Amino acid sequence: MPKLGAEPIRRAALVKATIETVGEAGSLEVTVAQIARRAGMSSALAHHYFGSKEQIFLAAMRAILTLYGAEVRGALAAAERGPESRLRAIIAGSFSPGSFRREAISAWLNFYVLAQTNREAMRLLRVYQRRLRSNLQHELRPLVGPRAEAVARGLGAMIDGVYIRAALAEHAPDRAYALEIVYEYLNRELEVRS
Amino acid sequence: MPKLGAEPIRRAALVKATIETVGEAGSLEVTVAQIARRAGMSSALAHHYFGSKEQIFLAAMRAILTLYGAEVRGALAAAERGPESRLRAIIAGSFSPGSFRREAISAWLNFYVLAQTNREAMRLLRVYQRRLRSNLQHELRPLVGPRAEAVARGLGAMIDGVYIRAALAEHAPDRAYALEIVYEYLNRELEVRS
DNA sequence: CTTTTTGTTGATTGACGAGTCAATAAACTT
DNA sequence: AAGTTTATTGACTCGTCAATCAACAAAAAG
Repeated sequence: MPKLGAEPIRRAALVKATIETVGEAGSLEVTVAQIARRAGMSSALAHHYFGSKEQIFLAAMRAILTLYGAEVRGALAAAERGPESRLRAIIAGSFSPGSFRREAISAWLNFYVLAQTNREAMRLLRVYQRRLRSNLQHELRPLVGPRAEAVARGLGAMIDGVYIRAALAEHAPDRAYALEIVYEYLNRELEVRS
Repeated sequence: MPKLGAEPIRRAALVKATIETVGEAGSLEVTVAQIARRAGMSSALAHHYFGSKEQIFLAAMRAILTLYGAEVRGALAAAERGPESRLRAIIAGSFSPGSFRREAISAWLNFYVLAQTNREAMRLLRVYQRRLRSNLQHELRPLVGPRAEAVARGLGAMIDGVYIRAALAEHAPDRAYALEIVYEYLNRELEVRS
């Protein structure tokens, strides 16, 4: 049965299965066997490729953050020029359907928890936070000048807050609703240039 | 050795120890034995009083939410009259030192995760969310009229976001800094009554 | 075609942890 | 004083799960 060049395929399948399994379970307390089964292989093979459960989780987390980064970059590329459009693109990109969906959100929340115990998870999360903040600040400066830093912090916190609430909502995550909340804040901040 | 009337004391000690243990570990993956040891008793006794680990967690969660509610109520009682003062009191109360401290924040985050799997945890969290939102809305209505609902949502999300970020910060939670972020938003919203 | 490399798994190990239980002891009741 | 209730724990059971390993299979290299 061994098809050659299986490694990257298997790894990807495991990462995908990890996000799905963690997302569905709403918890990191899932077994390697569960993940492996969902990915269509034995748990031994999962260990063979990743070495440990911890590494599987970290790979899944990297995938989520990479996807998130790609979506923001994509939205930014498609945005009209001008800081306000770009700003709104960053925010809209943060709620792209790829990232802002049940399993991914739940996985996200769980990886936040993982970061409390795991150095590498913490590092990854901080990279994401720093990048988001610097992106926001860069576009905000021409719009709100010295308040850029404060507003960027506020937007960052709010995005996280909207995510966490989506994880807990009974209904499916609602992109339009999420954007409404964040834009409400942004609109007020931009109004001040009276 | 048995002192009579030990039950409430033991229960309280276990609840306290649970918050501390979960907060320190940054995870729900703590053993009943760890909690019980910290509370100065055997794990068998913890099971005797609570029946299961799940019940211990739920009791701890109730304690956190009760404390939170008490602090908001306290801040509200001490506030000057007038909706804006009361509004600021609710927010400041949300970051009272009792609730806004390392272990409690970390425990809070972990209970969010628990709510994804556990009905009762979910229920408790929703009660808190609804109460907060209704409190905020009530004070907001005279200030921003029809926007009250949207602003209340925004503030709620932001408070959660600030909490989650505090859980991840390297330094100790900074009450003043947290308030600054939330007030920044509130100030803009209140400015609009031009 | 035989040796090496790559892919794959069933079975096993070893640790750990939730929950139970029987036993002990000190209080309260009658 | 005998019986009952409350407090308390050490020892044990039973299940679960991460990680390992030996073995098998197929492709690639020589």
